[in-house]
Amino acid sequence: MVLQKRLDYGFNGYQVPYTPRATRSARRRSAFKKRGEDNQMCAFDLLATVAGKLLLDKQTPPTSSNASTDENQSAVVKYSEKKEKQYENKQLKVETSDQGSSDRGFFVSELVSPAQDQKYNLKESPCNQEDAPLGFASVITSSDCSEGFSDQKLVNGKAENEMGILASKVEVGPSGYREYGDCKIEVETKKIIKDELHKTGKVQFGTKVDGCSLDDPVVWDGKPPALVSSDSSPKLPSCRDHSPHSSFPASRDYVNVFSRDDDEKSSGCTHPNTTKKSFRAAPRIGDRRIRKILASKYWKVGPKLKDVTLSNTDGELRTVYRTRNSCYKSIRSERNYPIKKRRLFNYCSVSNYDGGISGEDICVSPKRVMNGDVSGLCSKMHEAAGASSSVAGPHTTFRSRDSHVKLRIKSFRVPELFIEMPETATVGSLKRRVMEAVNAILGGGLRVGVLLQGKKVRDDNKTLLQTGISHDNQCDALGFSLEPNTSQTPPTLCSGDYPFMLSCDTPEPLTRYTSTSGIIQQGTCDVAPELHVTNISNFIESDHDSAPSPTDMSIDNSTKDSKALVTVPAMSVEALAVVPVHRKSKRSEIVQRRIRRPFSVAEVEALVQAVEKLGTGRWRDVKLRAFDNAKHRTYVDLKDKWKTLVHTARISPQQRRGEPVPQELLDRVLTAHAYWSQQQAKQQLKPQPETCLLV
DNA sequence: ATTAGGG
DNA sequence: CCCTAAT
Repeated sequence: MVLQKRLDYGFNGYQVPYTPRATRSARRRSAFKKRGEDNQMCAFDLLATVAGKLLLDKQTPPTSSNASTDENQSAVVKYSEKKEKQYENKQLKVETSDQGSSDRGFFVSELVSPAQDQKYNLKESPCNQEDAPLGFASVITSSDCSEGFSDQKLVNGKAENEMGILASKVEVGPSGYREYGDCKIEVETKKIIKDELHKTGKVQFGTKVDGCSLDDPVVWDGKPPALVSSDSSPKLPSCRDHSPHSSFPASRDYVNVFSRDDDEKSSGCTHPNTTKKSFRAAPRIGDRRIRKILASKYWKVGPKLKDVTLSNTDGELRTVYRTRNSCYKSIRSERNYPIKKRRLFNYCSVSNYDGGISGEDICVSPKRVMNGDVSGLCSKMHEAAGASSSVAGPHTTFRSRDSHVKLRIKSFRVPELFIEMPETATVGSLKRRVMEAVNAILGGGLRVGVLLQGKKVRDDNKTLLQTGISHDNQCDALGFSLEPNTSQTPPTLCSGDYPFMLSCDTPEPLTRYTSTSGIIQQGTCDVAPELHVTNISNFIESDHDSAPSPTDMSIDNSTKDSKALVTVPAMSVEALAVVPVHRKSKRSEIVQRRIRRPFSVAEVEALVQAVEKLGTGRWRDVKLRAFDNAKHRTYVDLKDKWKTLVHTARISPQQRRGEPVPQELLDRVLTAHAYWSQQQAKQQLKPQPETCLLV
């Protein structure tokens, strides 16, 4: 009996006492609190749900619709051609900047490719959306914009944006529409950012020349991020040959599995001040994480939507961000959320549940962007200078018969990113980099700003009617912007604002980087509010009431706005990934789950060998002995792996998953496990009689 | 910091 | 791989 039990519980027979612990659910709850803050995802979600181009649809037929003027188009094209030359640079750059707008951060992209827009309008929106203002705005803004939009290109009159654009259609249904009673959310976790690595060394995001096809649903290139981004941290030890053959001498003596360590901890390129505890690695999305992220996203987005958009105008237009719960339902049914996670959802969302008291619903239904819709995404120009730019698109407003305003946000545009990567970087790594940057930005906590005629509408209590949003003549004047969530923002349950920070990810061997590294170094920092994702650390310190934790990267607050830029000497050549850093606020820490890194057969072999020699229960020694160079393998990992190995060895081969472990190894696992279990059993039994004797 | 174990 | 309890 005893022995059996011990065997069941593994290698350490002596682990007997049971200690009271928190209930599982309690643990989960706490875990959720911690992880729920998965900023990056949240950001992404934000995009998926809210972000978008805002379109105000008219219910009545369009009174007038004008195709964009050819002049504007040609002008745009010219301009873009000009701009294109700036990309001769061999380094790949994607830049984030807010162009010195008064409103930092994120702007709604309204600039729509005329042609496509037209199409779109004909098809879906009664209101023509491409009118003079659009083209005009694009041209103007671009020329005004001193910098940062260089990554935009217009071809054939169509906007081509090299910047990633996350597009989603958001429909805000008129309240009172019964058919919207149930909030329906169809969210597609797709990668909308499509990037292409051009021969010229240019990075192109989002679109093809012609179609602006964003329909690439691929999120990752299929390879496990970790594997792809095998790292080359500067201080990487010399690369030895670690083929199984050479690594595991028949003698089974000391074996040290070398493993490239691309883990966060090893990154030598992080800011000096950072410690491994201050933040985790660049966002990597693992199977499980996605779920979590998704989980965290909705309760985060919801509140924001509610707060920023239409809520509390007046009784009539009151937004009922109803049915967060029902939203969850549909989401989770889609995602197959574990039950536990669902509970967590509710846990976090309760506070904002309105129950539909007002009897009005708003339907937010992000949809996958199809080709036809993409036009909206391919914003042609960079919305120039800030606030006004965010208004860009031609919007149509209308008053429905029941005095409701129907809004449709077609897409939001992601601010520019600046990413520098070596030519030798893989496309996959580039994709990840961009994804990380986008996620980080969005995860930083956003709020929505409303602009009317280029002016920010600050009074949240004004009704749409009072503001003029509901008037027909305002169709082209309404804009939305995504802004950093500052402390002034009304507190929402889950909204967060985290400064951004950079961590490094080293997808390519270091040697390759050296030559091309460091194009951008110090000096760029205090110039413009740009987020350079390179070797420069950058912060957006948006919350003044909470000081950054000591471990956070330095924050330069000198800058006029709340956004500060800090340069850090390049420590590694690779571009840095943007990673939101958690503030030390009530929201505890946001810890990111480590990437899953399946053990290779070689590692298993090394582990088995070490355990054979050392026994179970000495994981630190095992680690030192066989995995000393594998920084990402902690002794806990090794212990866990052994646990699973034992389990694997016991189950039928058909039940095993993942890379098959040679049966021979599994046999050794069982043998070693049995042996050491027995040893420990003996050790436990021995003292027993002794004490008895003594007593 | 380690170890054991549950999730 | 995470988290926690207990050393």
